[in-house]
Amino acid sequence: MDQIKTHAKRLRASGLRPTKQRIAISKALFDRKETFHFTIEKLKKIIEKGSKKKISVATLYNAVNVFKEKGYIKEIPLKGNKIFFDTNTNHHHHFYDEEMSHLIDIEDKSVSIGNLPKIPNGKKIKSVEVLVKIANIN
Amino acid sequence: MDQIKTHAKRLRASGLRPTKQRIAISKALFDRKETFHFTIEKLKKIIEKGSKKKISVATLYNAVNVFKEKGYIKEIPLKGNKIFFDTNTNHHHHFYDEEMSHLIDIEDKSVSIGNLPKIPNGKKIKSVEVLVKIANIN
DNA sequence: AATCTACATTAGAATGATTCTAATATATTG
DNA sequence: CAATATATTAGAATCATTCTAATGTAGATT
Repeated sequence: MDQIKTHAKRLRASGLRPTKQRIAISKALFDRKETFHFTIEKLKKIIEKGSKKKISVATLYNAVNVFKEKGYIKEIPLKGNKIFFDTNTNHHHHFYDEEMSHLIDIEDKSVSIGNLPKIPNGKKIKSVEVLVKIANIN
Repeated sequence: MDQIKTHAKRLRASGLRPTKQRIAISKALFDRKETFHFTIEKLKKIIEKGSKKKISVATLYNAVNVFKEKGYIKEIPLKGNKIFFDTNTNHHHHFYDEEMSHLIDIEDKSVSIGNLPKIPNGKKIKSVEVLVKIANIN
């Protein structure tokens, strides 16, 4: 219940009203030991299981997008029809098991990239993302 | 017109019938000096401009997907609503200008990656992809 | 605490890329 | 040229995401 205050505080600090839905989403996303990866669909299931009440997908999209804007979460650059989000906002990379649609974090310090070519004129680097696709042996 | 024979030959060698549409798509994709990046929408415009005839999107999706299966082209792992393809099938990486939806190849040898962490048990690496997002320097 | 108002939530419609359907056309084989 | 397996097609279906506009609610103002 202290957590709820913390979530409300952060929302207010971002200029967002701490509504029931946003608190519920914050709890689902951040009241856990480990960061995690999710889609809107998965988040909906978690929330609805937790509270026994329905939540609109529009609300989930709104909340998740504003949480992303405010830097609470990050979108994971992954091709595919569904958007994946990550509550780990540190710079890091991913293993991706396509068969399982399962992501595993790779700490930034575990990867070193060298020898990037010259950046095109007038452009600057925004991010460098490494995706290591994995599959079952065999 | 020698090119057409070459395209037909490759199609046959892959067990695909060299239809008018597949030849037209092959010409649009491969009869050029440089490899390039495309979406279905872009390819449709190129083909229809070239021949003055309409081509069904279903045909384009069918052909492009089978071309991908046969290894003539690769899909570019890029999040977003549209799928990008690349006629450069060598292992390489990309600069991506999100504002412009524009891709630039980075040769594989221009990037070196070190210190990848242990791969999860029972899994093997399928690919390592580096995406460098760039933006205008204001 | 009642009122006000800006911001949030909602169900369902709209959108847009991709895939599916099943009817028609075409390439290949004999 | 006939037979048949494979391709093409228009348009419908699907699916994730966004939009719409009506209703609800938080926080400020009295």
